[in-house]
Amino acid sequence: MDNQVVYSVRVTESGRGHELPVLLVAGYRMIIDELHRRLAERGFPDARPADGYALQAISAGAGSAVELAAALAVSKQAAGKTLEQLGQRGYLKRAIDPADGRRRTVTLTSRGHDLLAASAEAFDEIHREVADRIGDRALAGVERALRGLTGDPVIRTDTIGWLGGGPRIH
Amino acid sequence: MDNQVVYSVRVTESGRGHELPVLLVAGYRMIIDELHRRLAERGFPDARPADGYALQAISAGAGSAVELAAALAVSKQAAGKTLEQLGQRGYLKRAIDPADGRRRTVTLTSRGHDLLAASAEAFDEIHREVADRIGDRALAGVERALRGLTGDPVIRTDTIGWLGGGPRIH
DNA sequence: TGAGATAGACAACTCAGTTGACCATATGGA
DNA sequence: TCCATATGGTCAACTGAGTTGTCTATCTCA
Repeated sequence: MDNQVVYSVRVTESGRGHELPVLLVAGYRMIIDELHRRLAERGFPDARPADGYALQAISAGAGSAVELAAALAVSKQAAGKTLEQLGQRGYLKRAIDPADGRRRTVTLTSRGHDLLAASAEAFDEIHREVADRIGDRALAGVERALRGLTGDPVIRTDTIGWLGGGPRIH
Repeated sequence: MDNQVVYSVRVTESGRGHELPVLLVAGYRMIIDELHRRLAERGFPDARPADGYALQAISAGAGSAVELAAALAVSKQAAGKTLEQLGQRGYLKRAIDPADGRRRTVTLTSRGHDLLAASAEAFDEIHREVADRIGDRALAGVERALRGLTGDPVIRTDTIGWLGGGPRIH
């Protein structure tokens, strides 16, 4: 009980409220940096965070520039540029929709699928290592608390537009 | 004990590793969005996340373009542009250093101090509300876990360079 | 006192987004 | 059936925030 009071005083301490967002973003940054370190090792040195969000959205059903734009919350022109880019780099293919001459349908290539699979694998490894480091229960507590704060752990692909895409590879 | 095994299975579940970074960034986003909603209400509708990081660095001792560049991990040219901007918007003043003719010393105006104070206040309010929502102990647990992951809760102002600066006001 | 280091600014570029204008194709109601 | 309108996509021009390269002015120290 005493403990609880101590906690209470600590978390509401004046002038420390700015630390929580810093901790959150530092954790995010650590994980994404580590992800891309591993993707580079596994044959995807050109992958950037924004690529993963776009491929994920496509894999989840975004089948055209307009649909991708909606999924990523960017303009259709920006989505078109992203598709052009990812196409040139071999992650997806575009073809004219036989049922609608305006549309260019998007499908992942096998390299596109491979990148998604490698990402999923690396994310799981990192997650496991985080659990080893801070403890399974602590990690489960973090995830539960953040879900309580931000709602369902749905992948919000539109976040990438807000974030800016992470580190750039020049 | 059984409980612990259940947690362990859950947190290492295959294919769910991507959720942790999504939760972290969603939490960050929520807090920063809320911060700027409140700052806008309190007379700082033009404030952007990058402004706060820069003013914080200046307040913490960065007294020139070169020093700000080091604090934010950007080029001195970029830091110079930021200072120019913040100066035009009334948050800081620059003067030639009497002791070194090359230097232009930077000091916060009272409006600059006011923005920092309003930010600190809003951060503390939001922190208190998060604690009310998910519980003091859960929040303390989140912060402890993230500190264990990312090190000391020092303000890493250089993060803003990596992040891209958050939402833009057009 | 002169060589090199340092602070700052200007110019030109990049990257990833934006808006606006436009074309080609679909679609649905008179 | 045809035409008005909606939709998917692209091109062009712009923006914002960073980058590198170059330059000047000033400082410091051997």
